[in-house]
Amino acid sequence: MSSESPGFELPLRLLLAFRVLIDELHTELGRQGHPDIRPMHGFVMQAIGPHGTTAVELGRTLGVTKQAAGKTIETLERIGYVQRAPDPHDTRRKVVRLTPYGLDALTRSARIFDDLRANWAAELGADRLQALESDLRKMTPATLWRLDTPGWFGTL
Amino acid sequence: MSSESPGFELPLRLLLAFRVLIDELHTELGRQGHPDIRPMHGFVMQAIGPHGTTAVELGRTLGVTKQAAGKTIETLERIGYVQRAPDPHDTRRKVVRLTPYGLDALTRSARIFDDLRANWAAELGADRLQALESDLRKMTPATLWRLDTPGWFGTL
DNA sequence: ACATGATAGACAACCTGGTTCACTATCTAG
DNA sequence: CTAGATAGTGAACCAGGTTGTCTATCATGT
Repeated sequence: MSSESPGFELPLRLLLAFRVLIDELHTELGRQGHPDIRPMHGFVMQAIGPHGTTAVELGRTLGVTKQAAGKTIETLERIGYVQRAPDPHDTRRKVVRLTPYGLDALTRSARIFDDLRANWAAELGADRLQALESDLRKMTPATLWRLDTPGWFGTL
Repeated sequence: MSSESPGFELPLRLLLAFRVLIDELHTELGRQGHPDIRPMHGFVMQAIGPHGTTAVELGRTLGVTKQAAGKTIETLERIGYVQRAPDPHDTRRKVVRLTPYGLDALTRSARIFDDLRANWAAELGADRLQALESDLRKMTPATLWRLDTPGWFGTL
């Protein structure tokens, strides 16, 4: 069975490929004025989105507890990527929004990811890359967002 | 640019695919008498290998400090997957070796990974899967082991 | 109008896996 | 046989996650 490649190579390559992309992203982000951002942060900011969220909502979309989401928001606030403001319609809620600096990081990330994808397309051929993406889509849940991801490798 | 798919989908799918495989592995491992093993553990045991290592060596191959490696070894020892024995040739060293239980986990993991890969082959077609693996190999470092991985997502 | 229940946020205590700094014991070379 | 490198360990700390508890504020049903 699998004389070609031992089964454990596949997951390892997937992880490695992810790492490579994320590392390149953050190297480039560092060059573009965002040296302190960490992988999770981009992740979380992506999940916050342009409209803003709350800790509870963010926790839900990220698949972590509201407390964990709250902590992450705190650090993100501390380094200037998000801001919290009370919701006038519901004084319990505090709406978390990206600051211009955070938005900048996000748009740069999007740009860089597009560039990285273009590099892959150049290296592999556009057709092969599309096949790869299509195959991955077939083997992964549609959700894309609810991946319970930040820190899952550590805790599970 | 990338009207097809936003650049950030690729890394996300890679991570998700990794997660799917690892989750399936551990569900199955749980069924086969290894309910307490966690993703890192299989990882680390794979890195320990059949000959055994030491904390320092393990740290090097894993890309973490010797102290971190030492802690992981401790937990692995506590749950019965590895054992430490003094090295007669160098009394400073303590050689870490897999126990039969640990070895069992490792061989079962290999088997399960092969099965999972076979599922992918059945789903995608053997040729597509080989293309995918080959493409990933092309885009990732050859090393395969020195991926600095356990916990990198949390800390970086 | 108001009591009851659900929800948002925050705090505390704890766990894991990682880090740095510091220290001891042992090996290895000059 | 001393000086320097190396193996292991311990302590203090950090990030991110968890559970459990508490308060404040909605939202609803009688």
